[in-house]
Formats: sequence, C-alpha cells, structure tokens
Amino acid sequence: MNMSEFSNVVELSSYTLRYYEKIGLLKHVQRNSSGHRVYSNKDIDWVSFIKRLKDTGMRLEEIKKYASLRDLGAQTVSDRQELLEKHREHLVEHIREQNEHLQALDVKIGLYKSRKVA
Amino acid sequence: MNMSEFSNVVELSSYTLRYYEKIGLLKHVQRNSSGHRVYSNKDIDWVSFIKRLKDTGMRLEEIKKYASLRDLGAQTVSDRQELLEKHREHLVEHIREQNEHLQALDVKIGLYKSRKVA
DNA sequence: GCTTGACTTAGAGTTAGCTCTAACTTGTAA
DNA sequence: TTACAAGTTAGAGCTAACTCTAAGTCAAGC
Repeated sequence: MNMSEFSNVVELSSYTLRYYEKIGLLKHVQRNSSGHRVYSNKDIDWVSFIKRLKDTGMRLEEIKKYASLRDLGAQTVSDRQELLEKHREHLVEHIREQNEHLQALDVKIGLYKSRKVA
Repeated sequence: MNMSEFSNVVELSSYTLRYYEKIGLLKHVQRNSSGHRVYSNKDIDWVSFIKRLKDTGMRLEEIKKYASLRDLGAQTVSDRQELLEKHREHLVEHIREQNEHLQALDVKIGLYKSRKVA
C-alpha cells in the first residue's frame, strides 16, 4: 500500500503520517526499491490504535511510550497493561465529567426554552 | 474581589484571565481607583460557564460569539439558544464516541489480562 | 523522450491557548 | 519609610500537533 492509499484508509494526511514517523511514533515502515514507503495491514492496525488513544486525550509523547514498550517485546506486557489501565481510568473520569457538563448545559438550555434568560 | 482572589476562585491563572480579557472573552471588568481589576459574582458565573464550554471542546472563538450575542441583549436570545443546542449535539456525539473508545480499550486490556498479547 | 504527478527530505511556518518577561505602579506590614 | 508583594501593560516566547514549502527523484502514460 502506497502513501496516498494508506492516507485514505487511515484518514490522516501524508504530512501527518510522515510527522508521526519523524517523532518516532511510527517505526519500521517498509520501503520499496525507489525509497517510497510501503504500508502493511499491521500499520493500519497500529495507526488506528494511535488515533483511538489520541482521540481519548492521550498525548503523542505518552503514545510513544506505549510504542517503545511494544518494541521491547514480551517482557513489557505488564507495563503496557498498566499504562492502558491508567488511561482507562482517565477516560472513565472524562466521560463522567462530560455527562455532568451535558446536564448543566441542559439546565441552561431549559432556561432559554422557558424564556427565563435575558 | 481582586485578581489573586478571583484567580483562586475560578482556578485560572492571572495570565489566563488577562488573556481572556485581551481577546474579548471577558468584558466590562470593573477597576478600582488605582486601575486594579475588581471582579464580581457575575464574573465568577461567566468565567465558570466559559470553562464549561471550553471543557466540552468549544473553541474560544465560538465562546466569544456567544459572549457577543449576550452583549447585544434580549433580541439574541434565540440565537444563543440555537448555539447552545448545536453545541449540545456535538457534546452528545462526543460522549457517544468516548464510550465507544472505552469499550475498545476494554477489549484491548482484556487481551493483556488473558496474555493473548505479546 | 517528455510531461505529469506522486513520492522523497529537511526545515520553516501555523494555530490555539496560554505563559512569561520587563518595566513600572500601588498596597500593606514592620 | 522602607521594603516587598501584588497589581498593571505591551509584547515576546512557548508547546503540541500539525501543515506547508522548496528542491529534488522517479514511474507511468502519451
């Protein structure tokens, strides 16, 4: 899979994909004889997971930490598990807060609906 | 209420509060005889609402739009209601996505727990 | 063979939202 | 009354995460 195809599949610009490689988030991307990148299905999986972590508020630096652990192989399994479990707790708290904000917003909109707001 | 007191109450640095004023998000802040800012309870309410909108992903530019409508008075009530209702839809969608991410994360963590991940 | 367009790199530029610095003025406690 | 903490401004600097530019290489179609 070449750059434009991969870019379409994962819905990230070629700029972003090269940037992810530059900062070490995306490693071991294969190249063809003329130096062009060749992406695999594993790359799709990994970039999709990066996007998920990013969308749930994880910094690229932290995602890089996870990536580095992955690179170190089987002996980092529990470290990675711990990292994901901590992130899970952040996510649960975030969802809780957002629901709280939603309730408050509904109260505010209720005031507008009943014209109790000038 | 002076700057340091207000800063403590709303949990924003004095830098941030002056910045919000500079970009027009926070208007009509009173001053005492020597030019120092004097904040009111209404300022607490407004800054708290700014924080809520910001925490739910609204850009400061968009919050400024809401603020400007508010400044124009009663004839903008339905515009403001519409703006908040649109934001509510974004928030609902965001919460939906975050719950989806949580489920996927739980699947991943489950793999780690059962050591199905190397 | 020639053009066109996708690829490559290094490095510069952009954006949002702060965060800080410098230089100065004012308020307060000893 | 003197120190020093806290306030003021304009404007520079910072960080994360891109986004783009310039200059060059290479493959495919006419």
